[in-house]
Amino acid sequence: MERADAARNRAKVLAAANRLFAAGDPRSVTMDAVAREAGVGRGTLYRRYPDIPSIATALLDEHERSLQEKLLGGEPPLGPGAPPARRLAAFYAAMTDLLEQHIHLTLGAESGSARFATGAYGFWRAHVRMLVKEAGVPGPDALSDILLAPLEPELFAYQRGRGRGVEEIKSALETLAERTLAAG
Amino acid sequence: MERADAARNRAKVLAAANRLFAAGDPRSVTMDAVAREAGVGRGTLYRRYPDIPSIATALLDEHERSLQEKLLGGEPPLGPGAPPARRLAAFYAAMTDLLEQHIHLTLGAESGSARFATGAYGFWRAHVRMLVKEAGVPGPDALSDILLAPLEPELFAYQRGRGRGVEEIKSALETLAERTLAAG
DNA sequence: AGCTAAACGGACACAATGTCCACTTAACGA
DNA sequence: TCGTTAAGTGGACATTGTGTCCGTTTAGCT
Repeated sequence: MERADAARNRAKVLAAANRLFAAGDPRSVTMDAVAREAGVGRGTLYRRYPDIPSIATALLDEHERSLQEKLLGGEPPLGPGAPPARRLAAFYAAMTDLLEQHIHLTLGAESGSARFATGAYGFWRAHVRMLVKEAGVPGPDALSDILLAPLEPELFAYQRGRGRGVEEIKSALETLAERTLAAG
Repeated sequence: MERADAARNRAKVLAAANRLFAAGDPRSVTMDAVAREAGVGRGTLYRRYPDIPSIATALLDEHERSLQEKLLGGEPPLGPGAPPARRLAAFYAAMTDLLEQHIHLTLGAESGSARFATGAYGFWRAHVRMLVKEAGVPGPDALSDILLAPLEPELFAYQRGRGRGVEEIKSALETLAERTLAAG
C-alpha cells in the first residue's frame, strides 16, 4: 500500500501535469517542468512515472474508463442492443466528444507508436473488432485498426485547427460507420 | 544556383541519412549522427535542413512524385477513368506498397502534426476529396482526412509488427474503399 | 521512543539542440 | 592566371532535457 507522503506527491504531480498540459503546447511539456511545477524533486517524479506519456495516460485513464463501461453495459446505441453500424457511429461520437474535451491530454499522451501500446487502445480495438465481426464484414483484424485510425489525436487537433467543427467531424465519422458496417 | 561543394555535401548528407534511417530505429536518428555519418560539420547540415523530418521528407519526395503523376494522368484504375471506389482502392494499394517499401523513411518523416504540413499530404487530400465528391458522398472535407488516416506510417508499422501481412492490409483497405464510395 | 524500509530531492554525467563566427573555397570577371 | 567576393564549411559553445544515483528524511509500525 501507498505511504501518505507518496500519495500526496502523486496528487501534486498529476495536478501540476494537468495544469501544464492545459497551459501551453502539450507536446513540449518536460519531466523537468512537471517536477518543478509540482514542487517535487526529479527523483521523486521518476520513481512513479518514467516519461511524459505515462503521466498523460494516467490522467486520461479516468475519463476513458467511464466510456468503456457504457460500451460494455450501457444503453443502446452505445451499449449492446443496437445494430453494429449504429453502435460504431455512437462510439465515434463519444470518442469525438472525449477528444474535444481532453485534447491537450491526448496530445500529451501521443508519442508515436506508444499510442497502440496502451491498454485503452486494446479495449477500443476489441470493441470495434467485435462490431465488425457482428456486421459480417471481412477482415476484422486489419479493419478494426483501420477504423480506429481517424480517432488519432493529432488528426483531430489538425482538423479542429483548420476550422472544422466538432459536428462536421462527427457527421463524417457517422457516414463512415454507416457505410462500412451497413447490413448488406 | 548551387555551388559544387554544396551539391556534393547535399548528396553526402542524403546518402548518410538514408543509411541511418535504414539501419536502426528511424525515430532515434539525430542531426548530430547524420552530420557525423556524412562527414560534414553541424553548421553545414543545419544550413540546408532544419531538422530530421525535413531530411526524411526530401528523401521521400522523389518516390512520392512518381505516384502523384500516375494519379493525375496514369492508366485506370489509379488514373482517371475508373469509378471513384475503384480508384480509391487502387490509391490505397499503391500507398501501401509505398509504405512497405519505404517504411523507415516515412517513420523518420513522422513528427506528429508535421505530417499534415507537407505538400505531399495536401496532394493526397485533394485527390481523395475529389473522389469523395465524385462519388456523391456528403462531407468531403472532413471525410478526406478521415480516409487518409489509415495510411499513417506509425499504424502501418504497428500492424506489420503484429504479423499482419501486406495483402491483408490492402484487402481491408479495399473493403473500406468499396463500401465508403460505393455507388448508391 | 526507536527501528526500518520506503520515499525524497538534488547533484551529476550524458546526449542532443541550434547558433555563431572565423576560416576556406568555388565561381567569375579582369 | 589571378584577385575578389560571397557562399559555403566546420567545430566550439551555451542551453536544455534526460535518466540515474545516493545521502538524507520521514511515515508506519512495534
